[in-house]
Amino acid sequence: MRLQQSALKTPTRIPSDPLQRAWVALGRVSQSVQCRVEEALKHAGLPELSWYTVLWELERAGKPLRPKDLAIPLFIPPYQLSRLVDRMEAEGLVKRIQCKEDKRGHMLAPTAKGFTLRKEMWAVYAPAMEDAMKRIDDAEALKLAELLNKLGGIEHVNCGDKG
Amino acid sequence: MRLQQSALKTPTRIPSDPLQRAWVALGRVSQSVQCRVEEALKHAGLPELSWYTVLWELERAGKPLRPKDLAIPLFIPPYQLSRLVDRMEAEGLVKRIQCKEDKRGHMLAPTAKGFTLRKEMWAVYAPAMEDAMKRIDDAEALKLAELLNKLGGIEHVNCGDKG
DNA sequence: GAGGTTTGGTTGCGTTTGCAACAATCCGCG
DNA sequence: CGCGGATTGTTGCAAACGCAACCAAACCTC
Repeated sequence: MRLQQSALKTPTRIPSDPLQRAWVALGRVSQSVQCRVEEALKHAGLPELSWYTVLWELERAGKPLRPKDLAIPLFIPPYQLSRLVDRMEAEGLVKRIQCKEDKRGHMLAPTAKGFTLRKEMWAVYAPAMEDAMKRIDDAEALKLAELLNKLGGIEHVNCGDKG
Repeated sequence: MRLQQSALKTPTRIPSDPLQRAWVALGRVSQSVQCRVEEALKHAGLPELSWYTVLWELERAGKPLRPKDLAIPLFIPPYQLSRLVDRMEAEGLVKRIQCKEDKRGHMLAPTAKGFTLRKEMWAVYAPAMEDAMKRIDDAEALKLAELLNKLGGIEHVNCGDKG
């Protein structure tokens, strides 16, 4: 009796070539593009993107947020946020506010200085982003976003003023 | 005389909404997908992806490589590669070979153990990649890869056996 | 309302990163 | 040849990360 081919030669399931291509491109391109923007910020003497994102999320929410409500959308583990906030608080960019309803935690709110810094960063971030992405046009960007969101199952958020 | 509008109201150039969407999606999705694969490797008690990539590039090249020839395609700074190789060498996965032509540097080659490990990793990596990417089909993956490559201007490489 | 579990958040500690300085070699040019 | 500059790769040190342990308050159950 013949052995079934499928049962024999599948020691590991191998992603199709298109999937592999997409995977590789995703890793490389996102890294490359991200780096370019980080570089622009650093070159301007500004903090890294994660600081921006914290400030932006707080500003966008329009009200103080619990750390956990930031950690989820930022996709970073709580201990990382905790220390990020330590640093930002030390620079006077955000403040931890005693939380009445739940005495374990606290609320995070941007300070005036934090607000200002976010704007300064956006002034560098926005053009850098545009520059890093200039090789595709709007229609392509839309299609790209659509495919990525399908891949990741994540909904839309924007990232700065007048978006 | 009237001032030109364009000269007046462009304190910062703002990326179009499609561009912003693509940017955000790129960051979030790549991180999410990457994490899932790293997690699978860690869960299997295997080293992180960068180790795989070093081993794979060496194996793919089919001959010993100079560190700089690895650092470029891996898109990591030389000092990072230097330490990565330190660790991998300490585990007996690669070896540094004295280089005749250029006594500053050396060649990197995988050991038998390194070769074996790469295969073990691929057995976990491949299904994890497939799983992380399963929400899009081949046609979409191809389109995605195409758009990403246009965005980043990077050519195709695959990432494992029988690709 | 006492005791166990879950949740929210921080921290100690070892590892990894990033930068800038460094060493060693190679290359080009007078 | 001999010297100045470029290339290749490493390293000391400070900052950041990742894990697991931890604390404290909240919640849940009896």
